[in-house]
Amino acid sequence: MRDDADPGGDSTVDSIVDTVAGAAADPRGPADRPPLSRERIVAAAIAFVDRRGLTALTMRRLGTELGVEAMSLYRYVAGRDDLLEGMVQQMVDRLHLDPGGGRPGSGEGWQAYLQWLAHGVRALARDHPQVFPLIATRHPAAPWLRPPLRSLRVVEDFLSTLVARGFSDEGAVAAYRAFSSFLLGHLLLEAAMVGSRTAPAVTPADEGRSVSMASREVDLRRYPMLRRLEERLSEDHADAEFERALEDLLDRLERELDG
Amino acid sequence: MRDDADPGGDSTVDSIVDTVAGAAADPRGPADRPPLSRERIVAAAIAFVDRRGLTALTMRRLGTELGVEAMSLYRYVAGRDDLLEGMVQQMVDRLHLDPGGGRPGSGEGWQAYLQWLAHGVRALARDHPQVFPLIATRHPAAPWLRPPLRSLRVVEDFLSTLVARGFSDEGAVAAYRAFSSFLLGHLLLEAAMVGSRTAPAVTPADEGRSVSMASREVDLRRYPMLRRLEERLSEDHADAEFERALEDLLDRLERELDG
DNA sequence: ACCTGAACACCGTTCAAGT
DNA sequence: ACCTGAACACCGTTCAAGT
Repeated sequence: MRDDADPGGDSTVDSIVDTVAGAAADPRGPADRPPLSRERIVAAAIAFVDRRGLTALTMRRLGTELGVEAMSLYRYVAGRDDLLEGMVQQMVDRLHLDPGGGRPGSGEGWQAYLQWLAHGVRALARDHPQVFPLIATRHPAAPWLRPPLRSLRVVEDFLSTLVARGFSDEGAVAAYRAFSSFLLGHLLLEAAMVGSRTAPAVTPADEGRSVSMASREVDLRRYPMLRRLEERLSEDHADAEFERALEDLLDRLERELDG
Repeated sequence: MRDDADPGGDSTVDSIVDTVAGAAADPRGPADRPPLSRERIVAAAIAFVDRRGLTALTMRRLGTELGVEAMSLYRYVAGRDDLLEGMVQQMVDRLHLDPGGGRPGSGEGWQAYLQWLAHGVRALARDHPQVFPLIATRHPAAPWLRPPLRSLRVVEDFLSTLVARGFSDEGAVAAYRAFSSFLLGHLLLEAAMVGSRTAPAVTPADEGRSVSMASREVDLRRYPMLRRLEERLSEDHADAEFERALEDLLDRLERELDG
């Protein structure tokens, strides 16, 4: 359970070197260490979790990552919880930051809009599989605002786009719920699959069954159907499955809109 | 962010009383403190999380809850991580523990079986909304075994039941994926809704906009559609929505089976 | 204005020692 | 056999103090 292959607590040494030799001794120059800011701290936290996982994220480790003592972070974030919240917000904010990224105009239908939005959120989940569960799991600020669209701006956009395209108020809300629950389920599973890179190889060997409690190896002997379908179950058709399930959802919404 | 309204660290006092006055001084008698066991520890952890939330679960607190020092727990669980895994397993194991609970026999179709299973998992999520995210989020032991059916036995049962009812191998695997992603998305949203009991009341008041960074109050002034749909969005039709979405899924699976 | 040292109250975990 | 005391290396967070 040790997740710390860190090259020792030499932040103190770094500080001494900086003090003695001056900033010019840093081969990367001062441009590499712009002044602290909430945005920079949150971005560093996201990058850190991408590399080392959520449980490894610590105020102290993030501090040394930024070349600063952990205490300095408290000028910009109210605490670890606020930091996590900031990460969720910055992730979700990236959704609309590229309106040139193919965002359908008002000439196209709501289906094109939902396709665009779904793929945008999926890109977030795939780029940051270790961060995504945070989006899905933390309580929303507004109790009625369900994940994974944790941004008021995005939800506002979602609802007004659908209403402008012919949905009733009721239909838009129903569509929002169906859409977000669909996305949440799918992307959480995808992220979990990626997260299991450290998985132990399945050993169909026969070293006796003296395993009492440790050794979480998978023993398929008692599960014939799993053994039979193992290969099929491990196939990864995430892309195709996502497209198909998304189309099914859009079809269903369309039927409800017409009917 | 203080979640500790605990009545002080008086476990030491308890120990002294026990030692001085003997076990008979405990008004509840010794039957209240059966010997430690992995099962009992895990059950206590689930109950603890139900009451105080996942972040409050600590080896030390769980120890004092059981009238024991934290170090004693390490005889039965390999560490905090193993404890969490145990909680997931014990939760999932409760699914099949009541076969008299209406489990459809082989006379009934696969639809009845999936209905039964879906409602069983949903009951787990509703009874333990604070624990459920654990089931959904932790990596599965087998990389290809997706949540939320974190039990090999349950997945084996799922697949063999569907194959026995006419599904092809391929169809059963596809149904398993669609079903688990549906359940995961829906139940995680439901659990998150319940988890936001501490939500701040929406204050549509007008105290000036001098809020700079703190004060996570929801300000709907910039989001007209959210304001318009707020009431509708906060309506809770979880039961009806679940039934409807489940039926949609079953219909879809049926179409794929026939087609 | 921005960062840090030192301190506090907690953690998970190990292990020799008690009974 | 089962539990504990004491210790270790970490946490998050506060605050007076440095520059």
